Amino acid sequence: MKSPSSPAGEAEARAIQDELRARVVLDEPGPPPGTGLVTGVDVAYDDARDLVAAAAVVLDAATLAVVEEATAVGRVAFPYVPGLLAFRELPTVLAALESLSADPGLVVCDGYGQAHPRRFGLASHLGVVTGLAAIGVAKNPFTFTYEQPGPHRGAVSPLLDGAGEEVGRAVRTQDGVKPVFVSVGHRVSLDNACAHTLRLAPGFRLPESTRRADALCRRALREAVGAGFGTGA
DNA sequence: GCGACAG
DNA sequence: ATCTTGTCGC
Repeated sequence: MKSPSSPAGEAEARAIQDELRARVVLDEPGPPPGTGLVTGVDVAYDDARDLVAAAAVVLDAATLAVVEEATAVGRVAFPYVPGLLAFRELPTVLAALESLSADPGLVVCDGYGQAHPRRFGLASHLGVVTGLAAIGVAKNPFTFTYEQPGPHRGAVSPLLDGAGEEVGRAVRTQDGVKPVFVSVGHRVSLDNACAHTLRLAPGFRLPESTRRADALCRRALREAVGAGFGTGA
């Protein structure tokens, strides 16, 4: 039982990240934007009942039509700690992904990949554990800095860490709307990650993959609570 | 030492 | 993440 999926504490979780980080692949371009399948994943919480619901929504990358959906419900296994988000979200997300019959293709995560204090955010962790190509699209820049991209859709600017290294990009997906923060997870180049993000967000700030997964996991959580998942044995 | 900090 | 009314606008 090496590299346990549920670490006992924060120190162990960081040690797991440091160990798994060596397996991240950064020299593959990944699937060409607009081809094959793209899968969005997201989770919703009910802290009072200690429940977490995850959703995986598979889209046709060319048309953005929904190909397949899956959900999973479980118990929260780890608290929210900045930098350790994967340990909170991944167990349930993996359960949802495993119940898909389609090959997920490129996985789009709600959070970061390489833009992470130890270069091993949620998207990199998911990619290494599953072997799938993965990217992270986050709504906030976390501790990283960036210059405002141009005002129009498609404008980008580097997302920089404290040493001035580019760990991702701020990508303007809609005219005059706050950018999203894209970083590589596993087996995808940063250029392709940004291109995928733009294609996935033709009409809204966030990628359709993320929007669909967000709506689905919220619904799954409501239904789980309604069915009494938080109650007795 | 304290605060900030993806979701 | 989540708690939450009305309101502005296409």
